[in-house]
Amino acid sequence: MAATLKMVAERAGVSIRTAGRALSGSGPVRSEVAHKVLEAARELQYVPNAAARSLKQRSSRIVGILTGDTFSTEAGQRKVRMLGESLRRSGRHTLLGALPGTLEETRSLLRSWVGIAEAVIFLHWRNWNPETLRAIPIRFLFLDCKLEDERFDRVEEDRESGVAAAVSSLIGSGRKRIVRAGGSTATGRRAGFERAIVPGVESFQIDCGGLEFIHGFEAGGRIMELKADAVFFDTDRMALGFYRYAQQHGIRIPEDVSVAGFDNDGAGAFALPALTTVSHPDGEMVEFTVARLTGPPENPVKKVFPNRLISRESISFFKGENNK
Amino acid sequence: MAATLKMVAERAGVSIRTAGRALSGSGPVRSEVAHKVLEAARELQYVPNAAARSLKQRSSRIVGILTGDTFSTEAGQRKVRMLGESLRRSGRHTLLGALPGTLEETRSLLRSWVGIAEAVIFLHWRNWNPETLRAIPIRFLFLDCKLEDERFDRVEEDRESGVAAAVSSLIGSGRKRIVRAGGSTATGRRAGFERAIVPGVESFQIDCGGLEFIHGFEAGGRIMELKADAVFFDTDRMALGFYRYAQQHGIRIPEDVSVAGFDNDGAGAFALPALTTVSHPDGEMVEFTVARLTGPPENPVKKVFPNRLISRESISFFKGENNK
DNA sequence: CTGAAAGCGCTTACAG
DNA sequence: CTGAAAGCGCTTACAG
Repeated sequence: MAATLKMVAERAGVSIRTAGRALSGSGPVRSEVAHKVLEAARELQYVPNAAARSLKQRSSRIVGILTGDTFSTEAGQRKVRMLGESLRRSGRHTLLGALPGTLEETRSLLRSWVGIAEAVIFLHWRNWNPETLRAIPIRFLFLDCKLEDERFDRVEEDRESGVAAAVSSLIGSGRKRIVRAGGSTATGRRAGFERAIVPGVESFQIDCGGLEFIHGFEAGGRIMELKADAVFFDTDRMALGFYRYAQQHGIRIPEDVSVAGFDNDGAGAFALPALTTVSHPDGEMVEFTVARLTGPPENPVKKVFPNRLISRESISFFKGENNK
Repeated sequence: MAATLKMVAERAGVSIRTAGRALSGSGPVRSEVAHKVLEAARELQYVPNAAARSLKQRSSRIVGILTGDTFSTEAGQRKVRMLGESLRRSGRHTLLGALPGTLEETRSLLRSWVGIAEAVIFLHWRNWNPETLRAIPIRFLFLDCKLEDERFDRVEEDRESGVAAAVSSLIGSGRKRIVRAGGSTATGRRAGFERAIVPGVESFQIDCGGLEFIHGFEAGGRIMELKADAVFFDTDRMALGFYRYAQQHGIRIPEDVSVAGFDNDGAGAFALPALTTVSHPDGEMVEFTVARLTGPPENPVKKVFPNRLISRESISFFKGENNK
């Protein structure tokens, strides 16, 4: 049995309140009394019970993270890890939950967190429905959720500009037939791609049905049929899948086709050629989100952070006319 | 203000205990009374407080996961994610903590979890010290920690055999000069490598100073100086780093050098040639660990799961004499 | 089938 | 500087 504050107080011969004060330093205690209490606590190996403290203080210092499908990707896992570390630095614990399939299940999970988590950060929740959150006494923040609801704090990244920068870089290297090979539902990437296209450049967008290696690999044939001389992939995984297709079919990157990806996964930097990509502003987004937690929930803000283009060897700059 | 059980009871005109019974279904209630209570709860948007329940029941259904450095790797993050999902399926919540630098900080974190987490699963904790856990009233389980302490449940994977299988596969393809390129402290991998070596094969082990892409890349020169015709890398990341070195230096894989890695990272399957590797028995280990949680902590067990060799193109089988 | 009481282990006023 | 009381919001006996 774990020792309680009451047991410590009895052993030290003081009231429970005095014992509490001595242990938490939350009030004046004569130093010899404090000493007696600390001694008793040490002997009994006293550890305070966080559930009892949470109940009384109505604050648990626990923040939930609820991730969507993104938790299975390298970029998503990186955000979760950084959030956990940042929360810890701010003296909070992290309760981790993956968004289950249905909204009803999500609601049920959130209800079960009442009294445990004082705030929940949604990460990359795409299945937004305000009804899910109705009347749940928890503060909600949205990280990378593309949410248009003024009642909540929202931290976003400007994927559209990131994509546009990558595509502009492809065009700037002299390419004229550019393909975006994407997953199905990424509207920000679609808009960024379109924004970057300039007169004299032909552009195509194809749906690869997913964001994994295999989808980039399988799209290789369609991309080459379009006689593309440059491709932007929605993810680095897709781009590296295409690398394999290219190597198998004698297509040279970047001589024949320039390639850019998105996510700044670790493998891209060591592929040959090293993959040009777009990195996420993870650090800034995470720090900003955790900082918001400290402030009151009134006057929620929306903050957007820019992506950053990471130029590597998979785009051939300034080569002029190497279209086929 | 969130509604409490007391408020629901008053509104329904019953005692707090009857309201509790009706809402939790934990005892007999006349159906018309139950109906009144449910109605009141709905009107007040009642959500039970988990902290209060935990305090009274002395059980929180929350399990902590404490990860070491492994949480920054793809294979480690996969285990964390699968653990979270498995715990959820068993009706538990997941509290996530990264192992901080010092043992004192770890102990402090664990103390702050008392009353919140009823069990903690250590994942890949290499810095083991029993003193860290002393007198903390939480149940501890160890997943992939190589712990030799009979007082705890331990779930391990047999990396040694996995490495031996990969190295045997390299040898079976006719290779005669085999290098293990490793991080500094992986004794299981060292032993597995040695076990697989047979007469007539020359073997070397080199320390690359780390497990990342860059370490495999930078070790390329030393590996070729040894005139190796096969290399086992401690991680897939290292192996893919070596891929880049090989491509830059006109070394053909597997014709000139066969390669095997470890971890079954996603990128390896789509590298060219596809990387032979060793996969972790994540699913079985996680399910077993979570199942142990259900049983009593007495009679802890140690369970070891085998790795699995995943043979791909980076080993050239049955080619005979292609040593340089 | 229902209710009044006690208690989980703390902390927050309040009174000395 | 110290203590007796009340209470956070539930659930566990126990008594009707």
